[in-house]
Amino acid sequence: MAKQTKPLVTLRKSPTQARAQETVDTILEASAQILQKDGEGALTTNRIAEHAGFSIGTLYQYFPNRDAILAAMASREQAHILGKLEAVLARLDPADPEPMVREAVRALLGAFRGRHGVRRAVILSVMRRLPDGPLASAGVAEPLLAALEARNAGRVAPLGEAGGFVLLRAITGAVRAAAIERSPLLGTPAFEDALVRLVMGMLRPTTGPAVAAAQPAGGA
Amino acid sequence: MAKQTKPLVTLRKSPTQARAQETVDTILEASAQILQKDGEGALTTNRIAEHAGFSIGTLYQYFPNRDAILAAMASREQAHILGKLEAVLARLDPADPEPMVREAVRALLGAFRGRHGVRRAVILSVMRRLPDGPLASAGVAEPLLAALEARNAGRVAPLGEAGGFVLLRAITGAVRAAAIERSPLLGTPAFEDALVRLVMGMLRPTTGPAVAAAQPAGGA
DNA sequence: GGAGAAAGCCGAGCAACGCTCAGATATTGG
DNA sequence: CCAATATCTGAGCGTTGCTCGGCTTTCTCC
Repeated sequence: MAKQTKPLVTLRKSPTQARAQETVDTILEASAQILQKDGEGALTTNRIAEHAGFSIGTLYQYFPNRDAILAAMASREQAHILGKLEAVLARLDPADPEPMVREAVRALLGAFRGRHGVRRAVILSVMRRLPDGPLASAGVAEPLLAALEARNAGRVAPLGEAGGFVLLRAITGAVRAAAIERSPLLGTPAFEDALVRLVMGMLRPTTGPAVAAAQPAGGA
Repeated sequence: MAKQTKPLVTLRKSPTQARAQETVDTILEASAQILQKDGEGALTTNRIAEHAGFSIGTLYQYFPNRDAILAAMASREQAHILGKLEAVLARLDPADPEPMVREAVRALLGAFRGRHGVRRAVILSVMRRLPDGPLASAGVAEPLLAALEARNAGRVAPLGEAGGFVLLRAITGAVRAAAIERSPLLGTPAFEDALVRLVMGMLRPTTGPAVAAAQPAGGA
């Protein structure tokens, strides 16, 4: 019964030679092209393999199942977004909330340009597998919120667990909805303004019943 | 080649006899039970038919494909939610925003109780088919927002197209996320408060560049 | 009540899918 | 050149979504 090093689980090999890494990239790119051109219904494993120029067996050497391909695409996209967000946030002062929020929103939106047909499917695939997606973005957003709160005590009302959850899901919900619905608003400044307003509105301290006499002039 | 009244499209029949209506209900209920017990992966058409006690052919007399079953469940759920929302909103005064918002939020949340395993799959199925889901809720929410704005000029900042879009998707995004992630927050008062705060914060008029000077830093 | 029409139900079986596995082919190091 | 390792191949298995010809139940009207 002496088990070998890779006996039962049949783990998918990770590409060691450069050639193999290229194969993986080719498969992911072929998937993206099929998604962009013919939608998720056309994304069959045989079609991916054919379009990538490999046999179906090759595909299954790197991906354990069809969903793993979408998961890999999602993972790459998320890493890209998180990188952008972190870069932007590192060089901004949390003591001045609005520009920081605006830059974060802008970075988030920047990652949603182009390849809409692909993103739609990728977003939906992320939502199918619970523990990834939302929590991954929480990894950047929660420290950000904490920093904002800590450095703005008094000017910013603490959110608490529920507030943070809602704020984070609200933003991603709005942006994802725009992407999934292919809304023409996605690229517009008005959309960015609205997102900033959403965040700032929730951060601003609540002043009891109403703010009646604040400023008659709104945003126009 | 004289065509009959129903020649090519093979539309699925709608149940005319009471027996058929029961069949449809039984199929939907069987689907819900399978979803709740074993998740979406187990929801195969043959299994649904078997669990409902009908043959697979019967199922396909009323539903053109597997997705239509989920769509029907979604449609029922949405109609239920919209009904509750309309009932609540009809008897409240738009000139007093916060209670109105709170009641709307509470009605929305009330519809998300129980049967979480079912709701998860139903929500995801709605998001797969663009033109329904989001726009259906817009049908209630947009009049509501318009009424709020019209009766509160000055106290409430106009949202505009982008603002309305973002606010609506933000709320549904937050609630759906809680459902999809099976967050324990879903039933709590803190969650309701956070949602109200999200909406009220966005309705409150923005005071130009920064809020810093609006309140002379009450505490801390 | 009975006969014909209409509505509803059945389930073997087909095309297409995701995926496996035994072996062919390429690459590397000596 | 050869052996060892990494990579690739594709026929084919089990399952799925779904169709279609025919059977059973219910309605309708005399």
